[in-house]
This record gives sequence, C-alpha cells and structure tokens, in this order.
Amino acid sequence: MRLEDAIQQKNFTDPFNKAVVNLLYTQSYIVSKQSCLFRPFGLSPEQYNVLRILKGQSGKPITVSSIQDRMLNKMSNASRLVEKLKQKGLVVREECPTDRRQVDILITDKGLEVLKELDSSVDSNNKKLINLSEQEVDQLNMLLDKLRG
Amino acid sequence: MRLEDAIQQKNFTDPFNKAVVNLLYTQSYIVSKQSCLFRPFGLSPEQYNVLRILKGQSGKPITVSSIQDRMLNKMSNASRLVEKLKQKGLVVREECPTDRRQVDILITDKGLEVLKELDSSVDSNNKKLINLSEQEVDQLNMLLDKLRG
DNA sequence: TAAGTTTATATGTATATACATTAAATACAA
DNA sequence: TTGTATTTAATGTATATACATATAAACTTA
Repeated sequence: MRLEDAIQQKNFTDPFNKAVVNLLYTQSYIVSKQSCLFRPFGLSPEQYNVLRILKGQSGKPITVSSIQDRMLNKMSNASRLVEKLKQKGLVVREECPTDRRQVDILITDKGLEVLKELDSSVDSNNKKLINLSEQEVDQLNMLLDKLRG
Repeated sequence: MRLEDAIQQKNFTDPFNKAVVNLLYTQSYIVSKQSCLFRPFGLSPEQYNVLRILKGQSGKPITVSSIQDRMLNKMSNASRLVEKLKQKGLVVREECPTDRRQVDILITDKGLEVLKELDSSVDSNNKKLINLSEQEVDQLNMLLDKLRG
C-alpha cells in the first residue's frame, strides 16, 4: 500500500522526505506486528534484541556499554533493560575482573530457552511481514545499508 | 555501512530477518538525527508529525481519531499528544457540532509559524540523512510501499 | 422509545525512552 | 604520587508509549 494512501497525505516535498516518513511508518508497522509474539514472554522488542545479542556472544560475557552500542535503539537505557531481564532470570550480572567499573552480562539457560521458543516464530513472522521477493529484499537491505552513509 | 558492522552481528538467518532488523535500526538512526531539530521547539517527532497533519488540512478541522489513524506510530496516544500541543498554544480544540463525542482539532497561527521555521531545515536535513541517489530513493520508497502488503 | 451496542475521547497505570546527573573506578599528566 | 580528567554504570526525572478501562454520546433494534 502506498504511503500516501496509508497516512492519507497527498504528496511529499521530495522523495527523500517521503523516504524518511516511509521508514518511520514501516518501523511502526513492524513493531506492532511483532509485539504479539513477545507479549506472552513479557518481553519488549528491545529486550528480545538484547537477548539475541547475548546469545550471539555464545558464552562470552559482554559489558553493559557494549550492549548499548549494539542495541537497535541507541537512546534506550541498557542498564535498566538488563535489570529487567535479570529480574526475569534471563541474564546474570558479574563484576568484570579486569575493570571493576564494568559489569559483565551473560544469558542464562532460561534466557536461551526463551529464545529457543521465540526464534522460529519470530523468523517465520518476519518472513510474512516482508512482502517482497528474495531479490527485492536483498535490494532493500543494500539500500538501507547505503542510505545511512 | 553494513548493518552487520553497525551492530556487530556476523550474520542473519535470512535476508528477511536482516531486513526487519535493518528497518528498526534505520528508524533509530533517523529519529536520533532528527531530534536535535525539534528540541529547540520542545516538540517530539510525533508531535511534529501531528502538526504536519493539521497543516495538511489547510484549515479544515480534523477529529482526534482521524489524527490517530494518520499518525506514524499507531500505538501512541493522539488525545494526550493533542493536549500537549494545546498547552503549547499550537492547536485548539473545538467541540464537533454534528457529533458531540468528537473533538475537532485545528492548528493555530503559532503552530503554523513553528512549522514554517522547522520545515525547511527538516527537509534539507532529511535529504542529508538519506545518502542515496534520486533513482535509489525512488526504488526504496517503492520497496517500502510494497513490503507492507 | 428503552435497552443494549458501538463509537469517540479521556484517563489510569505500568513500563519505556530521553536526557541529565551522580558515583565509583581507572587513566593520565604534572 | 597527587590531582584532574575520563570512563562505566546506575539513578533521577520528565515525558512518551502501550494497553486497559471509563465515560459520554450516538446508533441499533426490538
């Protein structure tokens, strides 16, 4: 569906402006379609993302600031987010032995289990969300990677 | 910059999954680059968007629920957002004459002035944000419009 | 027209985000 | 080594978001 129809705006000053609005609108589309998957586990999209980051570490600890760097939403608060995950027993915090300022974060077995339950449904859901051919989605990824400079 | 490098993730299960993460990440990139423009006016991105919707009405009133339909973030709260804009003197609320449940919203002269000051810098900023050629940005818009189905 | 249903908006509440500040540990330079 | 600056994480605070519920008006239909 054309963005112009979706938000009932007749035209944009130029295609760059349309692209900005289009990206904001499409993100909202994705988040709203994803939230129902996370809900049963009491996770927000960004909490799920942090669990994925930790899983990607395959056992290696990672500091709070490294998590922050790799989060999708740069403005959100890794420290408090990790605290929420800890309260749910999905991660543990350990004092970093080489630098006592830092805090090492590790995913727990329970955290890995939650991901195991979620990942396949998230993957198939994402495929359904992106109504494009293989070729088109590759093109989209290429354009997104390029546009950020 | 490739998403894989930006968030230090080696690979994705498939290009559709990468596209989802890529869209979330790109939205965050845009919002963080835009926020400094809105800040001096005390506006959030969505508040700015609502002002744009109202300006697009060119004087015609629009109800709260119609604003909600046309907002970029479908989950946000049009009623409270309009209240914030009203407190800043940028919009007025009027009881709808034909249906007393509804509330007509109109942008004020002050609201139009704020937009006048913002629009050109937002437009040029957006152009800078999207590091693509005219042809590429058209392609991106086409793909985004298509992917939502 | 009365009773139940739907719609439009507002409000309550918990959590998340944005941004500033604090506190502690470390790095570094005089 | 001492004082200053920087880094890391946590915390404070205001606002925004997400979602449920409430309230009032309008519609529906028996």
